Amino acid sequence: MKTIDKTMRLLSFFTPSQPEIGLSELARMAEMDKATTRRILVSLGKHHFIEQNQITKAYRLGSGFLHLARVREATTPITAIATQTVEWLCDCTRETAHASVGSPNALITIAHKEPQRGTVVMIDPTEPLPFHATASGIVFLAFNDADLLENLLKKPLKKHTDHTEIDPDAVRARVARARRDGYYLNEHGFESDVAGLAAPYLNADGTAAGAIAVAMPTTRKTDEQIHMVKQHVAAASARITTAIGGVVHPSIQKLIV
Amino acid sequence: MKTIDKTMRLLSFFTPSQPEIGLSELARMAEMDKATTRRILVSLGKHHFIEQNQITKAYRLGSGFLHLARVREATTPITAIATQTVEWLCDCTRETAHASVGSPNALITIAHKEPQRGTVVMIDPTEPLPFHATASGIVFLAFNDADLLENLLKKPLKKHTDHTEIDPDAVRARVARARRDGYYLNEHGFESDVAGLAAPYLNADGTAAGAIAVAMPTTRKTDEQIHMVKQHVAAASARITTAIGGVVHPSIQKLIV
DNA sequence: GCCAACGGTTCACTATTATCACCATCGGCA
DNA sequence: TGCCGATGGTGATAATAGTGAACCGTTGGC
Repeated sequence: MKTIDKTMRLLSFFTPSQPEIGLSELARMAEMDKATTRRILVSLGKHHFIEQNQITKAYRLGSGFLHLARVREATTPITAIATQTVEWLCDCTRETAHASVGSPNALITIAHKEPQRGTVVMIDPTEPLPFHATASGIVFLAFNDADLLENLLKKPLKKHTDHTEIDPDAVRARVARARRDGYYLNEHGFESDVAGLAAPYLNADGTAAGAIAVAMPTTRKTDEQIHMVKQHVAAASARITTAIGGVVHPSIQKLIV
Repeated sequence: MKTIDKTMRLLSFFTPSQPEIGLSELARMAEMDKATTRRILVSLGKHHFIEQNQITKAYRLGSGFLHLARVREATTPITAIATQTVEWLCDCTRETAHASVGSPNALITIAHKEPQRGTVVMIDPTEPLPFHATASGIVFLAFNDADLLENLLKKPLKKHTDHTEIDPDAVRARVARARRDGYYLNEHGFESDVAGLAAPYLNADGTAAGAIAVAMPTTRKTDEQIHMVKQHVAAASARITTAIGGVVHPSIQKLIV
C-alpha cells in the first residue's frame, strides 16, 4: 500500500514548530514529486484532513484529526489517564513529570505538571522529544521494533547539548540497557543540567505506546532520590499500561515495591 | 487518488458508539472487498493510525491521531477558543451552550457547558449530532458545499423524535433559510422539548468549520429569549470565526448589535 | 526587466491495487 | 461428535490506478 505510506509520510512532516508547509518545500522534505505531493494533499483536503492557507497557499492539517482523536480517546482514554497519572507522579516526587506518545520521528507530550517549589525543570509541551536524546525516547525505542531504532541511526543524530550521545553504537547500548532494566536515566542529553528518568507504557501487543518520565535538576540527583523516583515512575508506567489494556513488562513490575 | 478516498472512508466508520470494528463487518459497511480492507488497515497500522484488539481481532483507531490533533491544535486552536467561547455563551444566556466541528457524517461536540440553574438541557458530548435533525447541523450544511447536503438526502433520514423533519425538500428549505438568516432555530428535532439555536463558524474559504449553539427547554422559548440568544450566538460565532482566521459572513454580522 | 522560485497542470508511461477463490479457525447446534 | 456458517486472513492474476518530466502563469527579489 505505497499510496498510504506516502500519504502518512507527508502528514508526519507537520509539527508544532512547522505547522504550515508550502507545496515545493513539502515535496522536497518528503523527497517526492511535486505533482504526487499535490495530488495527495488535494485528496486529503476533500476529507478535511488538510487545509490550505488561502493567502500563503501553504498547507496545514485539517479538522478531521480533531474528530478522530476524540473517537480514539473515547476508546482508549490515554490522555485522560496520562493527565491523572502525571499529576500523581509530580505530587509524589515533587519534580516535573510528563507523559508522551510516540509519533514517527519523536515523542509528543500529552500531559505535564511542574511542582510548586523553588527550582524545577520547565517543559515546553509543544516541543517534540527526540528519541536519542531523552530518557523517554530511549525507553520508547527499547520497547519497540528494532527497525525504528535502526532507521533512526541511519541519519546523523543531532546534538542538543554538549553531552548528547550521538554515536550509534552507544545509543544501541543505552537502548539495550533500557530494555533490560525497564527504565532509563538520562543526564544532560536534551537540556543541560537536567536528568530525566523514564519508563514506557505498553500496548496489548507489548510495544511501547509512549513513555512517562520525571525531569529534575542534576543538582538534586542523589542515590536515594533516583531510587525514589524510579519506583514512582515504574508505578506510574504500570498504571497507564494497565489502563490502556496492556500487560506490564516483568522488568518494570520488579521495580515496584 | 482513490486509495486515499477508500482509506478515509474506512476511518469514517469508527465512531464513539462503535470504536472497534471487525474486518468483515467493516468491509461490509464500506462496501469494499475484505482483502482490500485488510490491506488498508495493515498499512495504517504500520503508521500507528490503526490498532488491533489482540483478543477480539477487531480494529480501532491508533495513537497517531492524538499526535496530529495536537499539531492541528497548535496551528488553529479551535478547541481552546471554542471552550472559552462556549463558557461565555453559557454564562450570558444561562442556557446550555455547545460547539462542534464537522466530520463526514455528523458534527462532533468539542466543547459544552451547562448553566447552574434548575431546568437545563443536558448534553452527551460523545454523541454525534446528525446534520438534518439539529440546528447546528442545518447551519453547517447551509455554509458548506451543496454536495454534502445532496449526498445526505440520498439516503432516508432518521427520525430522532416524532417531530424530526425527514422530508428532503423540507430539509433543503431549512438549509436555504439558514443560509439566508445566518442562524437556525430548531425545535424537537433531536430531542423532545428542546429548542436549539445555532450559527456556523467559518474557515478562511467561507465554508463552515463547525457550529456553536444554545440548547434550551422549549418551555422557556419566548420572543425576547430567542432574540437575546440569537444575538449572543451570533457574537460567539463571529468570535470563533475571527480567531480561526475566517471572515464573518454578512448575514451573521448583521445579527450582532 | 530580468531571473529564480513558487503553485499548479498535463498526458504518455508505468506501477500499483483489486478481485476472487481459497485456507484455517472459531462457535453454535443438533 | 461432526456439520454449518460465520469469522480473520492470504495469494496470483486481471484491471486499474498513480507517476513525473516538462510545461504554464505568477510572484518577488535583485
